Amino acid sequence: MARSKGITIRDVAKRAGVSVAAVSMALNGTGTLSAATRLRVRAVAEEMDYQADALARGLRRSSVGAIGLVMRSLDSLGEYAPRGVDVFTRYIGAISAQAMDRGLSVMLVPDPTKRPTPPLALSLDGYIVMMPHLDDPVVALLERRGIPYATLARDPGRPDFTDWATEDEATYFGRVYEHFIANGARSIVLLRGTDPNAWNIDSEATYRAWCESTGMTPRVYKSAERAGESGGETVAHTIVDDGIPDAILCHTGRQAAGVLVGLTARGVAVPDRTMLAAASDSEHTRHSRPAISAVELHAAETTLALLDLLQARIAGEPSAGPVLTTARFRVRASSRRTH
Amino acid sequence: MARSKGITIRDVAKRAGVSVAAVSMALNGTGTLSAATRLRVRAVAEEMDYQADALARGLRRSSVGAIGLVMRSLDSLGEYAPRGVDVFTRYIGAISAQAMDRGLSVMLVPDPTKRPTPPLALSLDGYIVMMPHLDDPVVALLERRGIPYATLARDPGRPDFTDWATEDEATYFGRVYEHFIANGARSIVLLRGTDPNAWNIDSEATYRAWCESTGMTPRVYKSAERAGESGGETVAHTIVDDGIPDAILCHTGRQAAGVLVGLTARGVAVPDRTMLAAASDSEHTRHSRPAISAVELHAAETTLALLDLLQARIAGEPSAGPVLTTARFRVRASSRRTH
DNA sequence: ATGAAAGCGCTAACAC
DNA sequence: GTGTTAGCGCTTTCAT
Repeated sequence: MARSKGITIRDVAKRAGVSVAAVSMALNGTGTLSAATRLRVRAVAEEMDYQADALARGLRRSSVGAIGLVMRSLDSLGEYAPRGVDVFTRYIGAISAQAMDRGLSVMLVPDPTKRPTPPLALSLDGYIVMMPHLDDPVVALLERRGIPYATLARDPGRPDFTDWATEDEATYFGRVYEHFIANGARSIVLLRGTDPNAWNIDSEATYRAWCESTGMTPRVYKSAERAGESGGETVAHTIVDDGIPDAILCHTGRQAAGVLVGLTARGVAVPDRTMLAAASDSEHTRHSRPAISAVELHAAETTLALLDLLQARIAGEPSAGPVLTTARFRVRASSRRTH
Repeated sequence: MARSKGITIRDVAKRAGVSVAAVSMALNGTGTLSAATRLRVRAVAEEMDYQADALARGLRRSSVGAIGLVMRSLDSLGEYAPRGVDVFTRYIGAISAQAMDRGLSVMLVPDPTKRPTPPLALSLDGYIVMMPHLDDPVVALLERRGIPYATLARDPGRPDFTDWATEDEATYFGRVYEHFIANGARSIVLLRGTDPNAWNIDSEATYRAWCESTGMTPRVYKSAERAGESGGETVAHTIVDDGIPDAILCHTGRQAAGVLVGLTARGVAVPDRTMLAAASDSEHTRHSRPAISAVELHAAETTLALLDLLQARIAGEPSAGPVLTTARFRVRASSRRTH
C-alpha cells in the first residue's frame, strides 16, 4: 500500500542550506535566483538523486505531464489480441515513443467512461482518442470535463472540431481507383467496416462521389471490423453472387485477406479476373498469396501531428488543425497486371 | 496548462451539510459514520458526479492506482513498429484490459531510467517488467527505490527473486523436440536470440540438457532479435553450410520465417528434408508457406498471474511466485510429415 | 457520530 | 536575491 517516500524538496533545501522555495525555483528555472545559488542547488539535487514528486507537483500545477490514449477501435475488436490490426499497435508504439521524447508519459485508457472511472483518468493533461465514433461517449466526457484532446481522424459528429489528424484518405483512395482503372477495371466494389467512424463514413462518400464523376455504378458492401478475415470471406461470396467486379477495395488488410480466400474458393483469379487492394496495410496483406496491394499508413508522421495539436490545445494556443498526412499506395501482386 | 479543477470534496460536503471528513469517510467506507449519513453523502456525491482527485488522493495515500509497464525486449527492437512481434503487443493488450478490470490504470514506460525521468514513473504503485535482461537497469532502479514489481520470465541475474510468471518453457520445448524425434529427426538445431534474457538463456540450457540426455550433439545458432527475418535468412545459409539438420527450432516467428526463406533458396525442402518450428507464434508463422509449427503462448493467463503477483507485492503479502503457465504446441505443415 | 485541523510535497505570492 | 507562508484536494488522527 503506502510506500515510504523518498527524498523531498526539504531534504535538498536543508543540504544546500537554502529554502524550499529556492530549490523549487532553481530546479524549475523560475523566479529570481542568483546564478550561483541556482547552480549549487542543482548540483546538490543531482547528487542526492532528487526527483520532484509528480503527484505533489501535479496537485499544485494541475498538470501531471501525462496524457491518456484511448484505443477506440481496439475496444471495438472485442478481444485484446488484435491479430493483423497492426495499424493500431503501431500507433501505440509511435505515440508512446514520441511522447516520451517530449517528457510526457502515456497512459493506456481503454474506456474512461466505464465506472468506476480509472483513478488518474480525469487528472491527465490531455487525451488522444483514436478514431472516435459518432457520438463517442469518451469525447463527450472529455468535452464535459474540459479536458483537451486530439483525435486520430475527424469526429464524424462534430464538423467544427479541428484538432484531428489523419492520413489524407480522399487522395489515396483516389489513387487506388485510378490504379484500378489504369489496369483496365470498369467496375469497382468497395468493402467497408461498420464502425460509425470517419474512416468508414468518409471513404464511402469519397467512393460514391468518385463513381458519380466517372459514371460508374457504386457497389458498397459492409463487414464488421471484428469479423476480420472470415467476414471478408463471407462477403466475397455475396459479391461473386451479385456479379464479379473488375476490382475490389477493402478497408482493412484482414478483410482483404478474407476476400482473397473467398474469391479463390469460387475460382475467381486474382489479379487476372479481379484485382484486390486494401486501404490499410497489415501482416495479412504482406503475407497473402498473391500479396495484396495496400495503402501504407505512416503512423509516426500522423501521431507527431496529433501530439503537436494536443500540446497546442493544452497550452491554450489556437488550433492548427486539421492535419492531413500522406500515405503511399504500395502495389503488390494482387493488382499488378502485365498487359 | 493549469486546467480549472472540477467539483471538490468541499463542494460535496457543503451540499450534503456535513464536513469534508464525513464525505471522505462515506465514500471510502472508513471511519464510524451513521448509515444514514453515509448513504446521504453518497447520494449527493453521485448526483454531483463527484470524482475524488487522483493526485490529491495519491499524495495522501502514496498510492495512485496505476502501474507501469516496461516493454524491455520491445525497446531492444530499436524501432516502435514491432512487426511480427505480436507476442508483446498481445501482452500489452492483455495487461491493460485486466488491469482496468481491477481499477488500475496502465502507464507505458519505455524506459524509466532514461533522463529526464518521466513524471509519474516514480509515483506508480508498481511495475510489470517484460523479459528483464541480465543486470537490467530498470529492475535496479525499481529495487533501489523500493517500488514493487513483477516480471515476465525470471530475472536471469536474480535467482532469489520469485515474483515472476512465464509459460513453462522447459515443458513445451521438450514437447517440440519429441515431436521432431517422433517424425524421424536425428539431428536438431536451435536458433536463439541474443538478448541476455531468461528466454534465451534457459531455452539453450534446456536444449543442451536434452541433447545430453539423448546423446545428440548440440548445435546452437544465434541471431539478434532485431535482425528479424533477414537475420534468420542469413543463419539459414550458415546452417546449411555446416550440414543440413533434420529439424530446426527457432525462438521467434520472424526468425523461423526468415530461415524458411533461406532454406528454400538453398533448395532444402520443408518439411521433407528439414522440419521447422518456432517457439513463439506470430503472423509470420501462420502466413508462411508452408505454415510454420509454433508454440502458442497464452498471454492472458500469464499476465493474470503477473498482476496477481504484483498486487500481492503491493499489498505487502508474501510472494506466491513463480508461476508457470501452460502453452500449446500447434503443429503446422512445416513439421508435419506423412509417413 | 461528527467536525476541526494537521499535513502529504510542491509551487507561487508575498514579504524582507 | 532569498525566506516565509498559504494553499492544491484529500485522508486521518484527535477532540468533542
